[in-house]
Amino acid sequence: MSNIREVARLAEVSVATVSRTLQQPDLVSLKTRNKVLAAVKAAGYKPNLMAVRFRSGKTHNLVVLVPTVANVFFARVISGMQEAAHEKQYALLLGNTLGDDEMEAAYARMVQTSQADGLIQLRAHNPFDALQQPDSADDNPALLPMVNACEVLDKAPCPTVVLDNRAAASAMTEHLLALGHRRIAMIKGPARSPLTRDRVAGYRDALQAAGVSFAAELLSPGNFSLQSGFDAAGDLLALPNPPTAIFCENDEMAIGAIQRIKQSGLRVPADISVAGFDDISFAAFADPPLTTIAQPAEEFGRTAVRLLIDTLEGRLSKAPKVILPFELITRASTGPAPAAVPTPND
Amino acid sequence: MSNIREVARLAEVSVATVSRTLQQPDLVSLKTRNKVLAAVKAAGYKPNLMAVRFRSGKTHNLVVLVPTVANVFFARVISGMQEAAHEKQYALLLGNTLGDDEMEAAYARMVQTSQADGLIQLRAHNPFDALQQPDSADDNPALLPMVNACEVLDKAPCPTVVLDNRAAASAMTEHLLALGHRRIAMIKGPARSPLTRDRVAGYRDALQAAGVSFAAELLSPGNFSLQSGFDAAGDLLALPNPPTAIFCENDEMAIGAIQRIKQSGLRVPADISVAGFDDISFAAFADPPLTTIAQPAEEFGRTAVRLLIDTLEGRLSKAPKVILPFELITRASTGPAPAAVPTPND
DNA sequence: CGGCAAAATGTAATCCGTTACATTTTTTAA
DNA sequence: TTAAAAAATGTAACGGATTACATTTTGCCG
Repeated sequence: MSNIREVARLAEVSVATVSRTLQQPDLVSLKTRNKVLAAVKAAGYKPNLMAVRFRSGKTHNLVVLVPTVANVFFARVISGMQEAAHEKQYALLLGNTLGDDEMEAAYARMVQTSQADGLIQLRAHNPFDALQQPDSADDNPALLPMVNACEVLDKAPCPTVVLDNRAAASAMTEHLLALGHRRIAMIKGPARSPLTRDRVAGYRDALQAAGVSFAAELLSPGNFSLQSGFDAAGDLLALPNPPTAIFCENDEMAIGAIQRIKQSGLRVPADISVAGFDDISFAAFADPPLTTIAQPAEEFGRTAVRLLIDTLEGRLSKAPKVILPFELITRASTGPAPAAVPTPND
Repeated sequence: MSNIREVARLAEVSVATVSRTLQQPDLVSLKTRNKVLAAVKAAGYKPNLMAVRFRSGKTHNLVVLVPTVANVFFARVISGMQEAAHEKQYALLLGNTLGDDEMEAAYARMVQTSQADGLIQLRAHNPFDALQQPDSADDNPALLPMVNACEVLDKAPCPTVVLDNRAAASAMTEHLLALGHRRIAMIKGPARSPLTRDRVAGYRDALQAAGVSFAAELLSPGNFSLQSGFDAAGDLLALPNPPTAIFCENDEMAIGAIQRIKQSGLRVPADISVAGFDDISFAAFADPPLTTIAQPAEEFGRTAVRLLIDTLEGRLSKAPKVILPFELITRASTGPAPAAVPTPND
């Protein structure tokens, strides 16, 4: 591959002139500029970006830490990131971490070794924790080159992008309460997750406001997979006094739950209502179509990338906390509470 | 950030000794080694990988061109890539191209400008086409630093990883024929795609082998989305003589089709059988669970990455064509052909 | 035409780690 | 003990683009 010296030789100018022709053309006379551009073309010259970045110390790469790309919601978030990153001439380095702290630390190290300028974390965990911190002895407590989105740390040392999960869960619970449901179960995510904690809080807010007492046995743990929704629903159906509605913390679990309920010979929503969260594309094509909370997934990605770039390029002094809107989408999977729940027959 | 010279100063040795301590420790005496390692720790030294890579000319980055990450199948493929790449210390740069040639070319340019060493393309299109070719005036017709997987070019100038789509489609069609179906429709992908062409060919192979004549009106175009499956199924149901089975080129379209069929008041599989392709996680949780062709999605990704790294590191002389196995998964969405198809009533 | 400012161009340092080659130190064998 | 071989360490060039600073050329006015 030809380099800048080759071009300089061809154009019979210095390397500085070639560089200027490409970076600040107005500093170069028209005649020289043409000569240089011709040489560039003749040599098929493409600046070696490794060299440029090495010198500038900026890689224009962003690491994305995602628990799993195989999750439809995260896939949409990443789509949005990609869009915003491409627009600003940044590239995304994908880190599929499977929620593993070690793996996250490995990717975070890419920032410290100048393989990437910054990092976006979609999970409530600081991947720099285990690593030696960037010199915090600095004057200001320096924002980490990081943005935390979707599921965020309570005290994130960086900008965050979230949904008001508590309000969203509350809204969905209210929707079910308004339909007459009193025994409303929730299939939640991993207990430690702040996201789950907030959604459970919203659920309890709404119950309390309606004067319905909280029943611990109606809180069933899942892991956001179809199978876990299926299993959790089975547990709930096996209760002595099963729920008339199940609110799942994501659409996958809701679809799994619906499948399980149908296998018990019960109908959705006639016997049991089911609600989801996320509004993934499959939600509208579920049977019955799923009532859910729509999240602006792509917007999460776009916003996170923009905030990160603003941070990196020093346009932020304080870490903003952006809250994105949700929307309750009412479809056919939720309906009026039945007078009494038939006994499952499987 | 401290650099190697700083460490050398602290350890009172030369930079070469520091470098050797980290790269080839056996060339350095134990005493010096310890001194250097202590200095490394004291300085919090992390080699600047940009510098390393600039000098070596290898970025250890791979670009992945994917039509859309929001597709469940591709998401799994990417998961597999990630796994293999991480294992070999490579990073993945994600290029969500939306099937746009311009966008692909933009990402391909990253290889030419030394931002990435190679590229994996999941679509049948050579992204380097529009670009100035790497000097092919070379001695051998030099393999492109690329691997083409999933949907491959007929004459790919690089290693490829594919499924025998023709055989798979044929197998599924045979399955439907064996159930007594004679009017078997296919919801296919975009006409230009080799993948679609092969699957249609397999479908026709099986029909012909069974002595069933091919009917053009039973070939309905889709674009791999849920909605397109829904719409295409609607068109098929509206035919004067609708099919008794629909074979969809992916699971999303199959799920969309099932939904449309149910809305017409018909039952799956009692009135119409539906089959998919890919075996995404939602397939097993569809209602009814979907008969489909399982593809080793993660293995596609892993194999593609390994082949690419082998290519880049010069371990391949010829471009291999790897064919991965498929498996017919029989679930409840396909069943015996009905005596006669009831008229849809919507 | 002299003289000065402005514009254009050139020179060389710089970013940081690696490594060929040179030099010094240690070990080994005679 | 000494020469030669082996091991350890050091010096400096290198990769490619950018850019501060130096130098040359051009343009303009008196």
